[in-house]
Amino acid sequence: MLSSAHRLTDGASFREAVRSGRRSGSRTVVVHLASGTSGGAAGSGPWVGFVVSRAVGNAVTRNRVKRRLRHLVREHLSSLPGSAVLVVRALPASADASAAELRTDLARCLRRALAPVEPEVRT
RNA sequence: UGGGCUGGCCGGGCGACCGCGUCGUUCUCCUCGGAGAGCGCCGAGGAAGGUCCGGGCUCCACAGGGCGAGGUGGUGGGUAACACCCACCCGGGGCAACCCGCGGGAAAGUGCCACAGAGAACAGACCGCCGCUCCCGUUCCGACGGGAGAGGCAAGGGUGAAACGGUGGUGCAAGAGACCACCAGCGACCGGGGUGACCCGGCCGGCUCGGCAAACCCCACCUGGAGCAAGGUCAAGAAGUCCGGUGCUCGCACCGGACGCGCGCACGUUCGAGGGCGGCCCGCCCGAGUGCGCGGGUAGAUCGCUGGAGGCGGCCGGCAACGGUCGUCGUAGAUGGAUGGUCGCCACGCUUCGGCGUACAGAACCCGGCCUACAGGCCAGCCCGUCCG
Repeated sequence: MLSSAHRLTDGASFREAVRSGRRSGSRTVVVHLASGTSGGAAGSGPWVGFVVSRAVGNAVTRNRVKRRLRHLVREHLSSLPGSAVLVVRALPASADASAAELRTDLARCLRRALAPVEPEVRT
């Protein structure tokens, strides 16, 4: 599990990450990654938050999805910059997804969000 | 052994590794405010759900009277309290165990009763039954049949959820509680039983009365307001402090809000503004400041925060709900909100024999209930049958 030190705990940071962060989506989750320039003291992060709406399911389903994501994000903490603010938004399809599916979707989204910005012109 | 009724209980189990939260403990760092690491204990439900009732707790309020508003509704008990529970009564269903019931009043008043039907609440006459008058026909001169008219009747048919008691008789032109007997029902009285709802028996009366009160209404009883974002404490600040947002040169600027200060306007200090007494009125009390400009926005730390109408067992009282007493147990306290991942074995259900799945569903101050959802399973008691003895 993700320890409480890395949890995103205020609504403002959520809004900032979702609005201004880089976005990458999949069938089950959408990832918003911001550099965290206006956050608190840099270096003690990264901070991670989760958004699981009622569209995903009832309280039991939402809790399960959130706990699985919180566990999976832990593997990626070391690859994130210390000032990063990450918000993982769960889509309705995540309710029926297995833990392995969530794992691959999250890894792919994070890899795309972290990739350096380069023109993807292929011929 | 087949079918049924009722009550209670469980709601996956064991284990390994890596993680998460509270608490405890041992260390380490430290700006002495704290921070981190290791180890150990514990870590969602029978409904945690819907938020429909009732309480505890907290703050505010607490002369009284009238009117209104909301709730409850057979009787007696239980309880902190209830709209809950238990026992009983009444009505209905079932061979029975047992189940069902928004169970006060329709003879205080108002209102409504669709469709069908002639008529639906001061009922009514379609078919029909009955005699009388007139006309026509037949005639074995006793009458009979048909038509028309003015009447009588409500027994039979038909409509309906419901048609103003039922059966038998007397009576009559035909009929009718018009009268009589019995029965049902209503009401008064008397006797008996029960704390009571009510029940049993007797006698008399007039002969007969529809339903809806979850339509208004009437009667009896009950009811202060807000809610843990309740509320307490601490920190900071005397014209600012705190919180939030935006921007960048990253500690400043601008914008917005809460509290406080200040400003303007209005009313007012015993000729009383304004406020309180759940709503309105009367009345009473407080009272020197109050209201508007003012649209909304935001949420520091900590306590409250879990030991309570508590669980389990024995004994006693009680038909029971429950109460009393003794012993014993220690079992979540988060605040963007702690339960996840990878596996092994077993149980159960599907299976294309590879496997897949395991219901309903997540505490948020705490209890007692109600209602709703729920795969599968266990236990006990009772009723009706069948077979054997």
